[in-house]
Amino acid sequence: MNFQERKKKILTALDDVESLTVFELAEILEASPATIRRDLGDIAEEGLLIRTHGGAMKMENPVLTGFSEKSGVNNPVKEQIAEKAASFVQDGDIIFLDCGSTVFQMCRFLKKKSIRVITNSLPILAELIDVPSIQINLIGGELNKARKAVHGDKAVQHINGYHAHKAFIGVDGLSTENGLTAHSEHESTITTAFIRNAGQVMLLCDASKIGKDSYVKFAELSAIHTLITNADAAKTTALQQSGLHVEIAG
Amino acid sequence: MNFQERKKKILTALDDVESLTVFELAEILEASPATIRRDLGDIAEEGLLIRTHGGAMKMENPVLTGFSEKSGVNNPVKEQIAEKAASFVQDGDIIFLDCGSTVFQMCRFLKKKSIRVITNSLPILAELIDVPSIQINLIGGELNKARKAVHGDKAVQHINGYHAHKAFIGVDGLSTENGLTAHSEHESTITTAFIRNAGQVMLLCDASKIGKDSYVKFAELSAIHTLITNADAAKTTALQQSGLHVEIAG
DNA sequence: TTACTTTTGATCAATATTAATCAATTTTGA
DNA sequence: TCAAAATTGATTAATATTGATCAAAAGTAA
Repeated sequence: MNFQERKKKILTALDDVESLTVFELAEILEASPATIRRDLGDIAEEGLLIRTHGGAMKMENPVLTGFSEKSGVNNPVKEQIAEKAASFVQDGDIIFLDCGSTVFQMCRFLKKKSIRVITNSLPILAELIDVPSIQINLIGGELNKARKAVHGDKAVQHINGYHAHKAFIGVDGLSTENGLTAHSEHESTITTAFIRNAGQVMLLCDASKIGKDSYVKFAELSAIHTLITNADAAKTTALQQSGLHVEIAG
Repeated sequence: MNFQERKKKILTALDDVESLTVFELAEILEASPATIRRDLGDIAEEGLLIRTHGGAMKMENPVLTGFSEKSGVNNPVKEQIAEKAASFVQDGDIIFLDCGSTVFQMCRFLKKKSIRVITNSLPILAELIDVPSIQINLIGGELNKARKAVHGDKAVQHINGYHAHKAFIGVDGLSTENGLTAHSEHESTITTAFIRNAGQVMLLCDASKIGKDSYVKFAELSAIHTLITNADAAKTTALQQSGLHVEIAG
């Protein structure tokens, strides 16, 4: 049995019971306590259960309190980009936050600011709801449970009702030929709405996506004011020659 | 039993009572007073209870990290009303769910239905997001962190964009003279919007609120189609004579 | 205030749990 | 196919938890 299978079984087992010991789980999964401990550590890091001394406890609301986005928490590149992006946010700003994992990483660098955040991302909502200095405006519409974000026409209408100083967005691909591209149309319509209604558009994009193209072409390069990336000069010169302002993180 | 479990039990115990002594807790948790003291010290440090000489006191506004709508979970009356209310929901229904604690209790009785839920309540969102048969439409707008719900003009506009088969709402006061009354205007505008856009309006209201009036008068009795309550005939006859259909829970 | 009782915090020993390490095995990728 | 990487389980040293004990501190009543 592999980690994913065990993870599923552990979480299922915790649906029924309040808590389980390492040894109980070892017996249920027919694995050694050492493996269970490693698993529990990993799953707890994802925020889907609470690690206790000797076992694990069920998480009351795993969906909103713990997230797959945390998977990127130990990605130093995304973290650097996020920190650089957050440095452009000033007290008093009204900002749009998109629902990508790099944008999500900005949260921890925003907690000391006095700002208003407009977002369609539930992880961001959960992360910032406890910060008194941040006002949250939640974008309404159909909930996409897999992405833990709100999408659809209604959401676009909602965004159109606001103007923000800055929008922080992500993409799946970025190139001089095709501009901004995304995997899914649902997300690209939201991102397009953010672009349309923001004074400044900041694109957070790690080196791996530069020069790559994805499925939906949704915006020109000129729509972006600043690209924040970890890519080196070699990769960004072409973009800069197209008039894009590039900020290197790290 | 480990610290996490004891912590949960201690806080749950303090939901019901104003304060508890170290020895009472030691007996409840089957742990030594020394352990309880250590626990209380740690929990107090987190700001979730107030340490007293000899025990601990409930904290009025604990900084809840999750969205669990604890109040009312062990309230059998609210549970009965919620179960009765949920029995009116059929597969295929589109329903509005208000952000009160009794309405929240409906969630556990809705999990087996195939429905679409439109709500402004984050606890309801958190509770239902994992249910595959339930589509969620989140109402957008300004987030009220204290109430863990979305309010404001934008939210009302959002609701006006939809029509639901049924709306399940709560009130703070209900009387033949003043109709429906609420503590705050923010909530009453949302409730009014639900009433306006629903085919049937179901009001969930325990006996304690019947005959009482609150601050904001926001709807006539005639706006309600069905009152679901635990009140006995003596209290409801006047309402029934005003043409209200009453369902008794329990 | 003073004498008395209760509660607390510190320390300690017993026990349980964990993290780190390593060898064996399986999986992955060339 | 083979070599490299990842996963697993066993071992062991390090760490955490617990309850008991007791002196110090806090509360109580005269």
